[in-house]
Amino acid sequence: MDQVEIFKALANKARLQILNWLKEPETHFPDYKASCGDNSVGVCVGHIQRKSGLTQSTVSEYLAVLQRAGLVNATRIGQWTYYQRNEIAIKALGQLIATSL
Amino acid sequence: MDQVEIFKALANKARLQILNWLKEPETHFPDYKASCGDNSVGVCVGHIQRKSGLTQSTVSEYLAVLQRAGLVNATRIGQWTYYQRNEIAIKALGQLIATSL
DNA sequence: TAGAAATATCGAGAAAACCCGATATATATT
DNA sequence: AATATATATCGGGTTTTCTCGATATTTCTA
Repeated sequence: MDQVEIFKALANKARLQILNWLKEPETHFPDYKASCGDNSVGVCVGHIQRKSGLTQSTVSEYLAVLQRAGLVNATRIGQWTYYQRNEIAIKALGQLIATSL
Repeated sequence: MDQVEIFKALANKARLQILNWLKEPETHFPDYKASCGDNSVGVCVGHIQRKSGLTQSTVSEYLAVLQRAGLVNATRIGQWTYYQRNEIAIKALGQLIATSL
């Protein structure tokens, strides 16, 4: 768990936005269950991409950055990759900052 | 309080180090009270600079970055500028991450 | 098996961060 | 007033990040 890597991942408006959207998928991606294989392991890249307005490659890369930092988990199912927040890691980060920063 | 600016400030090994040193000045800067005007508003730039091994200009800039992010407070007294952690802001950040990230 | 759809990776130009040396500014001392 | 000390700012070379378009890979479907 590299602190610098985590903070780098968070040091970007779009990535913070994505992380925030993933808190409430049904709110921010109304049809996220209907349109890419009704599931419960997160939101697929395409939905995030369309909402963000960034290109597909950029969003794919940003999600990879968040994942490498441990802030989200990725699950590939068929042709889709679903991303969801890693709540445990995020909570741990809050703890770490409040106590050991 | 710009989140991105805060995370950018934290996304650097040397700055994290400095923030950590400032948690316990007497431990990390044994003579910080003796050699630059015995005071209680923090540690002067020179001490931080010597311990970090970075150049004076770099450390001055880094401290400014931390200050702009609200993570430290600066107090100029005479020819010295003393820096100390802004514990309130840091605690608030921990809260924010644990709840609203 | 050929084509379509979703995602990942590659290559690159622009912008920002890193970190330095040199110089400027502010304050203290003599 | 001249000099010394502490810090801040400036200019710039180097590295990293940002973000894109193009292409590759994987999986699904006809």
